[in-house]
Amino acid sequence: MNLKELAAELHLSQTTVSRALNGYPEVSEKTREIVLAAAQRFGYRPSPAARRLATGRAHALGVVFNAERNALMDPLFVEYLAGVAETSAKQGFDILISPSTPRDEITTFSRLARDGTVDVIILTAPQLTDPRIALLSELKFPFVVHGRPPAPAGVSYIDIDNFGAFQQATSFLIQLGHRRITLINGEDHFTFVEDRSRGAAVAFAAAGLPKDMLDEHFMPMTAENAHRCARQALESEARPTAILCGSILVALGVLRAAAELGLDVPRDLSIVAHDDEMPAFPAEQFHPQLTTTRSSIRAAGARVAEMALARVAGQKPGAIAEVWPVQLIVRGSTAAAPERA
Amino acid sequence: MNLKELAAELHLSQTTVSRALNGYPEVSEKTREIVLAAAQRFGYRPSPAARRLATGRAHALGVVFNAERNALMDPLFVEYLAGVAETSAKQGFDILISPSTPRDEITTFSRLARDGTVDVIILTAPQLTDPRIALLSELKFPFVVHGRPPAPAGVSYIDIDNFGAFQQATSFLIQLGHRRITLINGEDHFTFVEDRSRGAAVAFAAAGLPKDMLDEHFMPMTAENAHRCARQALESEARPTAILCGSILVALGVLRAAAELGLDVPRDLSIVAHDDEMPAFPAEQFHPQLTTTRSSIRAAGARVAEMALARVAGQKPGAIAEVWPVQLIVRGSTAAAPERA
DNA sequence: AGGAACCTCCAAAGCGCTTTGAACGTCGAG
DNA sequence: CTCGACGTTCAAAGCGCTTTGGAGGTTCCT
Repeated sequence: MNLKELAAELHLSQTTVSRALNGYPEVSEKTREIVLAAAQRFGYRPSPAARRLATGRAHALGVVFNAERNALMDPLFVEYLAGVAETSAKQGFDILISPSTPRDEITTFSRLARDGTVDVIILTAPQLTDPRIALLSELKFPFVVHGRPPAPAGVSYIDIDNFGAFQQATSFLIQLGHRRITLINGEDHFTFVEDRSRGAAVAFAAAGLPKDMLDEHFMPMTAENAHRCARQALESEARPTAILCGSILVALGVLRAAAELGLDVPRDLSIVAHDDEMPAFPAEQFHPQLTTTRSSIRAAGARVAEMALARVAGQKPGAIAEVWPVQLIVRGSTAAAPERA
Repeated sequence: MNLKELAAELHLSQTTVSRALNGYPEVSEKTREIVLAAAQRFGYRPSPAARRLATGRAHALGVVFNAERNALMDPLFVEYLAGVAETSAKQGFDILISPSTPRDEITTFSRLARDGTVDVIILTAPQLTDPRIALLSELKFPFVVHGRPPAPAGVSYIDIDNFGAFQQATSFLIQLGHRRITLINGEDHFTFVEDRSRGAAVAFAAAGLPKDMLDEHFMPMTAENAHRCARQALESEARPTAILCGSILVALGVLRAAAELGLDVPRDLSIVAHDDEMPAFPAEQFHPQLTTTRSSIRAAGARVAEMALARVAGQKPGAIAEVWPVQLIVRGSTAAAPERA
């Protein structure tokens, strides 16, 4: 059943019926009720395609996701998506997933922006120089960002306090007596990686420790990379007594390296990992249970979707800039530094 | 630039331009080339919304995903999605994600089917009695299934050989001398869970072993559940010498249980897990490296998307029914059964 | 030469909705 | 009693594309 038929059924014009349905004021309460009741009764549902064509709005939000193997984002992404879905579903917005490789990301974005298949784009994992943000800004296409944009002015975004998290975690380790600390961080072009790096550095500075006691490594955060990196560090002369991990996956690799070398966690080696709350891999299910800096990626997804919808509704870009606190949760993978050999 | 303008520019009618662009035969090669060149030059892109309205086809495929916490599907889902995205992107199809909880799944499906926002739906994790399949069949809405449908007749699907995988894995353990084996399986309303169960049972029967030596448990496949279940089994009188795991996540929980109880893997306990190839959690990154039955969920995603597109193109439902072989990969988590105490 | 049988191309009618501009009472003010 | 204002409703014009039913122009056979 379409609008025309419904209108005919009611002996009203399409105009009136459409207005009644969409809550416009130019229609009397009485007719509105009649129309609503009839729509309900006939199970009328407006055609999204027609509405889209007529209004130019897609009623959908776009999420671009990296279709290449990206072990870091992968398990996080679903949880994040679940958050996005949660709120967008409430508003009846569809979610359009656009696969893209880093190489043709820009093409994907401009296609999305021009095609009108989505009303707003959600950007994730901003980089220090991010062509995507530049592009969308220039096209004046609505978007919001999950993560700290390199130039936050005029950009709506939400981020977790990566700086604070790693400052806190590092300070905690220092207080436990750890001096040689290895930080296995992500790739250094991401803003969150830089923030974490700064957090750790500031903690060292605050403790009056020389900067070079912090042994920092940048790499894609896979278990495999982490394993390799951890082995190398743990077999070196100046063996670290603690390792800071950028994610639970990294911790997995580190744990394996420690086990292989016969090191006991936390006696010989302390581990702190950042935990985005992947339900599939809860930090407390590891052995030993992991001390973490915790934040909910799902909640972030939900919030960023809210922002996206607000943006569609006309909210100014840059209206929202939230940084969520991160909690340090001490579990069994950390202990006082071993006596110096 | 829209079709009308492009046509005007070329001094041709919209009809001809449209046909040239869409490869219809009623247009001479010469004009087609001219049109194509001009479209290219002006960067013309047809409006998806208009095309959708005119043709009634959305050029999109729908994937319903469980927005509730579902630790099993979560990390798999992205990898699966990546596969779907891979092939659908090639054909210019959009992917629409519809969140849904198990409770309102049916509503979600009928909405998708009626709205015309997608041309075909991909169904995952079919159950022994699956109302979704019934619904879509009745509505005559195109769909394809990932996993074995309860009633495969007239349904296009692709599945991995869950039966064979677990039969093989179980036989392998039996050959290693294991007699008391625990199988930590998924929830028993899924068809793949039943298949795996049958596989293990058949292996026992083939070896002439009594059925009750197989200690089988059904549960959502989370690390936590697995941990609880494994502890209980390992602390019991008739302690198993081997555990079959439905997923890598399950293995994680089992490993933890073993570590807590001071059991060495594989000396005291052998572990075989099914591995869907989550790049985030490679089986060889565990300690010890896991013996697995391996299949690529990403490849399956790619294939099921292909099927979906073929279905849109008019292929009959039921035209495809593939069951992919699963490979047993022996690594370090399995060994000969310990001497009987 | 006349007509059938193409080959190309076109005008116009949708697809189902929103939205503009106007018409039609009805009512209170002058 | 007339006029302007207001509250309701409507007809019709898009939105940008596809597609039906022809209309011209060629070619080919008889």
